[in-house]
Amino acid sequence: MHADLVEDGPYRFRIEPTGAMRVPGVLFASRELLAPAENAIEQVAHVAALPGVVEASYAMPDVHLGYGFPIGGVAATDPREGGVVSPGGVGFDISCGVRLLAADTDASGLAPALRDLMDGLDPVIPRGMGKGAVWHLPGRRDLTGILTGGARYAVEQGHGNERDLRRCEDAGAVADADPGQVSERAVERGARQVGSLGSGNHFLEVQRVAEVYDADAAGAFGLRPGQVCVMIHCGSRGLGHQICTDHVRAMEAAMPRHGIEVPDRQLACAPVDSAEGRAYLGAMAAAANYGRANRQLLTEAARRVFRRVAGARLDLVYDVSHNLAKLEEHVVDGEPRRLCVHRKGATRALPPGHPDLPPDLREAGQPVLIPGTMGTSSYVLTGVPGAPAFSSTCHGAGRVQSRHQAARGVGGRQLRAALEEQGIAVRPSSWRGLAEEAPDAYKDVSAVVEAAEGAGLCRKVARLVPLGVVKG
DNA sequence: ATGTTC
Repeated sequence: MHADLVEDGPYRFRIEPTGAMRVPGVLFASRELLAPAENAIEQVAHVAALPGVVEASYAMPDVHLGYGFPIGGVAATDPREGGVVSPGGVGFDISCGVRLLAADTDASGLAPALRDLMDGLDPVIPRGMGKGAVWHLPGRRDLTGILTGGARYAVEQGHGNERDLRRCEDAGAVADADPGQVSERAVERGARQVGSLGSGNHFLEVQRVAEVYDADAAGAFGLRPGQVCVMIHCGSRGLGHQICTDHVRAMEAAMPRHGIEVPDRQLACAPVDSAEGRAYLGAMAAAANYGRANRQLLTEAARRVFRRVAGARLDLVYDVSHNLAKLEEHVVDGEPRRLCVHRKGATRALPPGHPDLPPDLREAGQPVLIPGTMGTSSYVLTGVPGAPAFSSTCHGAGRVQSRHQAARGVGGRQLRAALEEQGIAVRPSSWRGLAEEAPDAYKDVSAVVEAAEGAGLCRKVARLVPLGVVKG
């Protein structure tokens, strides 16, 4: 256990400010969940040193080592006090996130068609490193609609419906995207990948609602026990990666000019109200829209297969990002302030009654979608009133082994056989990629969710189990 | 996460 960590409540630890830290560190977790994340705890303290940071540098129960910021980190800065935005606080996969679709059929009814369904999804869900996409776009002009319009643009082009957009964070498009801040190289990489899962922990899973903890909230979300669901986990692909690379470089060069020093060069940042800060936020918003359009197009690909093979419909439950910085209003020390909230491997979790929720979700709160490790449960949570960390919670299981370590363990073929033995159909894109996602490489997602709920960050609504996984 | 080290 980290020497400077003090237990401060249920599932709550604190690091008192020392050295360059401007605020404390606050970690929501059990000792067991923090034990494999020693190096990430150091990163929580580093983030607390950022100019303009307010309240605390927070860590969610799935915290682990990331680029500069920990994955599972939440930090807000006040632009009026020189607060910065840092690409490392969002991550390379800008707006990586999850969407959940609910089918109008139960698992028992779908069982005879499951194999055909998986075989139908296999060839139409592009995935793996660099390979294939639902849309192919020649270049910048064609990408502009996606970069500014996100899922809304995809729907306008005939890929989805208006109801989908009401069930997306920000109604499917982040405002203030600036395609002019997206480099030619980022556009080139992005143009070939619109509508693709990518690799790593990204997937499309066919799931069954195994358990409902809150029937009222589940009902509002359109979920019931036994129901079939589809969960899509993907991000902004090479476009987001290139944008992060470009803007980290620009901010590194500009930091001396802004008189900013940080404990780790991976925390490269610039004031929100500076040319570099605005440039990054404009490009980041464009990548966020790309990520949402990506998930919208994969939704349509899945819908076509479900209709054809099973005669089933898929309705959007919600689409939410796990990697984003947003300008939001929060009350700090009794004062409403406009803050730049970084969530990296963390989920916004709006409480019941929040004005940004669509009317049909307002009573229940925002659906929070938590993908589990391959072959294990995923969760649907919801926000709670008065939650700490700027209404944020966990985002997934959280790695404990590097990809390299994981690949030295169980082989991909062996892993697939074990999952098929459990009745889970697996359609991988590579054996190596599958091995890197072995469940042993992750924390127990149920323990993460228990800690998040126990710390008062969110409430459990439902647990989903996999029937079949299309693996990135 | 990522044309898995421009």
